[in-house]
Amino acid sequence: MDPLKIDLRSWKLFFTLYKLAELGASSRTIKVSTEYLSEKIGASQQTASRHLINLEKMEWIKRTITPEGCLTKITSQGVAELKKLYSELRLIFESAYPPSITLEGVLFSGLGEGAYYVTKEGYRKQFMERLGFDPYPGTLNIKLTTEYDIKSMSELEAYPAIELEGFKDESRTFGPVKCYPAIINNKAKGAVIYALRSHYGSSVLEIISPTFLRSHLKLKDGNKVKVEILISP
Amino acid sequence: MDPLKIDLRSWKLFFTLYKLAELGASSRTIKVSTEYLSEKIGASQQTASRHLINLEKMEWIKRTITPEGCLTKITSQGVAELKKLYSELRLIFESAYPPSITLEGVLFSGLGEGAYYVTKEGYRKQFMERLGFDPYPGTLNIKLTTEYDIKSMSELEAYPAIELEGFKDESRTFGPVKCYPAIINNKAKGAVIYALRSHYGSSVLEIISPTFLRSHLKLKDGNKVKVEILISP
DNA sequence: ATTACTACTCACCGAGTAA
DNA sequence: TTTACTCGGTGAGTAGTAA
Repeated sequence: MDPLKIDLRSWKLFFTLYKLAELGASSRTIKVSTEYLSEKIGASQQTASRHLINLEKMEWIKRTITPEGCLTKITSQGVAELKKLYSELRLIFESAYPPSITLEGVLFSGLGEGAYYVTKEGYRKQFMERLGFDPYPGTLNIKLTTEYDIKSMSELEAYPAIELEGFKDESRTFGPVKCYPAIINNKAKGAVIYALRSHYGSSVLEIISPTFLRSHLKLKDGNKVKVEILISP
Repeated sequence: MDPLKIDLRSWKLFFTLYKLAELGASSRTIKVSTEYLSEKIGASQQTASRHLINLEKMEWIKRTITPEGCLTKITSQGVAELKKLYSELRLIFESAYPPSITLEGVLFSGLGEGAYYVTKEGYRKQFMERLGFDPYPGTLNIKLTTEYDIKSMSELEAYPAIELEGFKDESRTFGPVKCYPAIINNKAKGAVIYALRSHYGSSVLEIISPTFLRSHLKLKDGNKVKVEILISP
């Protein structure tokens, strides 16, 4: 059992952990019999017992068995797991924006202009500071095809972005750029950049990344690419 | 499948609902393929499909199937379910106090004084106003036996209570009283009352209720009684 | 590409019961 | 009373596949 990842398998256990928290076990040591717990989780005494055993194995609870029940307290690790769920829900409900939006489109070759802009020191420095990576000199161009994707992309404008300042060099001015951290094909980290005056219409995603994504993800023109855009909280 | 109660059975489905919310389906209609969702929930495409079908049956989501995936939105009912979990977690984490404390003790016969106090109009009126019920003229006395229960009860003092004012009648003064809503033996609604100057030590719970609990719960002296004390938020 | 059916497997739950 | 074992049935997940 992987103690680090909550998935469908451990999720049932997680429910029991949550119910223990409801009984106060996140802040105090509580006495709970397996029979009593079984009523709280809507299962049998045996299931409650097994859940406690497994929760202990995962180090989500600490337990002392007495003849009157188990003195039980959720460990800091267990509390952290619950807090993770709590913060995620807070993000969902307290923020007006969804935590992420996934778009899909088809890879195509741009005019190579992306590389020119990305390597400009004025932008590059900001990418490193604000996104935490040094972009590969080039961009991935994704053409959105369905109505849904285009509509979603246009909604994106209203969501808070990481904004890079424009600057001047000896020859010309460069405008401000908005970007959103993104995950490409569920694997690679990167960012969607959104030039305020783009030469593409609003149906193209331009993506930068610390690596050369075409080789890293084995992508070719015409491939479908999935982009999960993360909205900042 | 009971759409109103989340227990171990529907909890797995609930996990999928939660993941859909993470993808933004609580505020917008999102396009999600069963394959994509399956990655998010850590299960197979078939499982994702079945979960969507069941979520739809429970009216937690509304869905339109297209050849590119499902246009999916969480219904207000589904959002309400998620919010319930969220508020509960907020209570657990944002309040310094546990939502409830469960104590256990043994029923014994008091001196009948409880009845005298409870029926005093000065208290009775406040019980009705602040607790929402007219107390049966009599109290249930529970003697706490284990160290854990006595310790927990003493901690109770620090938690916020419903406070009833003292008053005077023609012959004497009656002191202020603290009380906590409580559930007795997982069934009956009532309240623990906690006279600031009690003639019992701190190892006795005095309980009032709208009904005659001894007959309602078929209790006799010496029976074990479980009292879940609810801490106000 | 999708969704979702039918099998089949297995993990999980609960009954019985020991300690 | 407790906790938690064994064991047997079944509900839930996956593979294969149709539409």
